[in-house]
Amino acid sequence: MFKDLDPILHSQLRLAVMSLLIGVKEAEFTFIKESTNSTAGNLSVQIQKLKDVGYIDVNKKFKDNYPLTTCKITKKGIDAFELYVKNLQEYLNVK
Amino acid sequence: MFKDLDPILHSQLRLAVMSLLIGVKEAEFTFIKESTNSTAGNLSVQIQKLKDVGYIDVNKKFKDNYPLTTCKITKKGIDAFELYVKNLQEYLNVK
DNA sequence: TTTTTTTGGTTTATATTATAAACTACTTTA
DNA sequence: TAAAGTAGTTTATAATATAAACCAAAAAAA
Repeated sequence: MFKDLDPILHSQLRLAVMSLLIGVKEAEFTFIKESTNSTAGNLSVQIQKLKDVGYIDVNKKFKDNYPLTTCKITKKGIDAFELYVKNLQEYLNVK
Repeated sequence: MFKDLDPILHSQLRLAVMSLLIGVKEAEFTFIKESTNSTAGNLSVQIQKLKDVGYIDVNKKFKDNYPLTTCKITKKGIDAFELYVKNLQEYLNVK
């Protein structure tokens, strides 16, 4: 009845990051940080985890002398997110 | 933008328990255990937590010589569940 | 009738996860 | 050139989840 929920996605911050990224082509670290109201440390860790499992691609470069980290959701990430949402629905339907 | 998710409800097993209870008048420990595919130990702990915050009422009695634990969602629990679902929607809407 | 198994759980030790604090490295401004 | 700001990462700790071990009583088996 209750399907297992992907533990990588069942985390408030990582889910928010994925939710953001699914709507845009890519997003900068600072933008994600502000949008999700997270600390840089926490976000750094969670972005690393999403990258490790291949749900996002992370690009690091320099812009105007400053480091700039941008994130982009992958096909695998989109699929995982959609499955997570589908499975979660079972838990939410108030009968 | 992203509202905080109630950490008591943002846990797979506790959410499953609440999801079950919201649809019925009350449910027995064993039934919940089987429905959620959880171990007794884990379920015992999570039920205690839901009780501690007042989301469910727990009744312990004896039936046919055996201990029988039944759980029932409270008004507070229903409200919390509904708010959780509402807040979670923001994270799930694929734009 | 005494041992073994089953029922219905709880407690506790450990593994996992989340988070904040401390740190790194470099840039800009005063 | 010292202080403050930007853009992060690393690491130590707190919180959480989970499984394993345990408990008490009843029932079944030997």
